[in-house]
Amino acid sequence: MQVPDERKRLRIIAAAAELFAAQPFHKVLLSDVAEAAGVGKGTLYIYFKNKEDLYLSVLYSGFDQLVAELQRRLDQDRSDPSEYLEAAVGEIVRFAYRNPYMFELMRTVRWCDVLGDDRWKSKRSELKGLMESIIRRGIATGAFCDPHPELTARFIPGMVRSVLVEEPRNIDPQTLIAHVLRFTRAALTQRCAEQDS
Amino acid sequence: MQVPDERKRLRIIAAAAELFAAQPFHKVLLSDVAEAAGVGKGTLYIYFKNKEDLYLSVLYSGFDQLVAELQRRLDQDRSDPSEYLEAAVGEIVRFAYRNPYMFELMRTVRWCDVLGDDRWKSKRSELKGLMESIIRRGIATGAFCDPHPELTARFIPGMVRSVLVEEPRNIDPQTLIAHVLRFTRAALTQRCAEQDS
Amino acid sequence: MQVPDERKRLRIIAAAAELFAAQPFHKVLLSDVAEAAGVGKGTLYIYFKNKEDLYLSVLYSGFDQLVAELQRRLDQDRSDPSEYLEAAVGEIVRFAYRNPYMFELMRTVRWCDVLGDDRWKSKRSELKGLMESIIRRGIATGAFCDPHPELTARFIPGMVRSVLVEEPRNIDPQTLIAHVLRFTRAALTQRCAEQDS
Amino acid sequence: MQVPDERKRLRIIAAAAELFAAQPFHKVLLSDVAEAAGVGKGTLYIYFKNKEDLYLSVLYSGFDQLVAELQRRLDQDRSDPSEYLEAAVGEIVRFAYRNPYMFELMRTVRWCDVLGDDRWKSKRSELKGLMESIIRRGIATGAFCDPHPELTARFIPGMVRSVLVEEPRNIDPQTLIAHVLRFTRAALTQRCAEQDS
DNA sequence: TATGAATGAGGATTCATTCAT
DNA sequence: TATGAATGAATCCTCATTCAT
Repeated sequence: MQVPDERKRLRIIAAAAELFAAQPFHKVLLSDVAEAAGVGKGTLYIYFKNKEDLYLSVLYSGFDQLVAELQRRLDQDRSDPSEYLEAAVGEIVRFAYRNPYMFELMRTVRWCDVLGDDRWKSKRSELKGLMESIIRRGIATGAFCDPHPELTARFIPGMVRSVLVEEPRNIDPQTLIAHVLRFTRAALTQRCAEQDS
Repeated sequence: MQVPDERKRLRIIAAAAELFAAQPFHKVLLSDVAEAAGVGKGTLYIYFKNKEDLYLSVLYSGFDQLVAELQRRLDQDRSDPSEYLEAAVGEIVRFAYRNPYMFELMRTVRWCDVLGDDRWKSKRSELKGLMESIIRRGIATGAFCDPHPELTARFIPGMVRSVLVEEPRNIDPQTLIAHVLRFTRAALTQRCAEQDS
Repeated sequence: MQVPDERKRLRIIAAAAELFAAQPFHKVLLSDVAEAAGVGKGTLYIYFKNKEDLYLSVLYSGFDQLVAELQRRLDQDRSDPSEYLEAAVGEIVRFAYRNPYMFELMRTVRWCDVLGDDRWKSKRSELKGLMESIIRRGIATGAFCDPHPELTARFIPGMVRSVLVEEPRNIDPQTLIAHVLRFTRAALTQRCAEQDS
Repeated sequence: MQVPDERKRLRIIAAAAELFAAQPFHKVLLSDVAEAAGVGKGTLYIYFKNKEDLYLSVLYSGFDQLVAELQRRLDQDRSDPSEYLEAAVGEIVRFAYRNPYMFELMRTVRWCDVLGDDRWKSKRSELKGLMESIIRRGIATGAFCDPHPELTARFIPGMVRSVLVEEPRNIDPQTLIAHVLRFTRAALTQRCAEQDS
């Protein structure tokens, strides 16, 4: 599989993302994907091994984007862990609102879909690692206190996800950001002594 | 749909739940479901309209169970909203660990899958309503403070879900319960004045 | 793959034989085979693994028939090896004229078609073994003399085949039988001393 | 079709012959042919009309070679019809051993493959005519006697073919030549009075 | 009610062929 | 002339669904 035109590959991914987000896998026809991408059906097979590979590639592309955007945002120097946190939550929510198709797809990944695909493990742990490092940095500076940063790292995108299950999305992103931050800050600034029943 | 043998219907649902949780919809063969349930392929069509109806029935059956278990637990009289909360979180986590297949299925519902099915709206709002009422009760007694109980009601199962994406499940349920409660209590017992940027 | 109706299996084989003999493999559509056999397309896959398996099954069925007919004919007690030979040649030629489709198929088998299919080796060697045993019996009685019965066993069907390449078949079977016998008898009754340049 | 580079055309034919002999027509990919010939896929269409034309061209090229080699051999003056015969059989067998791919291809031609192609009739009759003329010359000189030279002309390559169906080829060419000659001479030197039932 | 053999609509995939370069 | 990326017609095969028993 040669990849002579990266531009075309991205066009296909974008078209597929929209379709895969709007319908279950088995209702998405490759002929529709091809048409939406403005390429021939056979062209899909130049860039992707098969339908499942296309689906997974779309998925990974989404995680790549999100992680890249988060990373870019966090690379701006910030001394305050709380500001880091706010930036991260804001980035995730904005990504979700800007890429509703992609986010719906990412939200509903099932481990059985990605079982056996090596790309998955790294993508997933990249995102988790990013969030976790923010929390750990806060703990190191004494700003945060958290007995289980690895769980907290999951909770944050998990809260965003939980709200975006609803269709149509009648919650305003600012409110969502504020509420997630309210939860997270309250928990992270609690004194550790108080924690765990 | 009143059917002759409710026992058989449940056997089919249980078999289907396991298969639907372990593989994407399009890889689950009705012949496998029939075999796993110990019935003939044609029998499935006596109890369910078609494959999608079976899938949704499995899903709704899961929500029914969870809601029923929650309801039963909360019907025990408790004066303290905080105890209610603890009971609810405990129930959700225990359900997830007792019914991993079903929970995986419920975790990954996509709105496009249930679009147009009336049962969905009621199931979903039952669960959400249950959680929300607990919070509102706490607000009414002055124990809790929450500017967006409808978001919080989603956050709680959302946090549980976010952790159970991982396979294998190497987090112990007690830790998960404690951490979710830590988050929720911290946020709900914060004074409202502090909230929202 | 269950085989509940052997009758149907044979109907499919017969229909497929005609089509496979009249067109190259890749021009035979399974939908045509299904229609010709009076069954649904899916039914083919109950009885045969795939298109190639159907093709090979047709082929083997042909060899089975020919060997069975030869065997039946030779089971009639004959003391004279020459009569055995005549019977065998007659049977082969008559088979070829009675089953032109099947014979065309058998005539054009290529070893690459059957490579890796275990059924092939046994079928092929059955036919060869039958012919060879006739010759060896003649040698044993002193009626025949042949330095290479294993080659002669191939020559006989080979001569028949060589003539039936032509389309249309304007050679009368009796003439063909007589000419093959003329060749074979002349060679086999030659004194061995004369043989080999 | 006069083409610019006859050398390239022959490279393609040689590459295609090997592939067509090793696999059934529908499993031979033109991209494989192109790669094996060291040319681009589009180049094939400069030299051949389409896949089938390439296949037939390969086939006819084989017949052309064999006929040309036979003709060259027979053009050497020989008075003895028996020597002619020996030369022809030797030439055919040696060709088969020298060009196993091509011979396998020629061996398995099916009339449905060449139906409607005018080149076929002439090729086929050239070879047949050559063999037949040898026999008729022998009859004219009184050395041979044959009631059906047109059948005998087919039998000779037919016997060679019948042995080479086997894979791997464990028969030594000298033995094959000797045995074919043994058959042919025995039949042709029989007195005609004895022939035909 | 229960079954599973039969069906055929539907869709993924292949690959001969084209054509812009 | 030579190429190989792009194409989409063509077709194998799957599997949800039906229905005679």
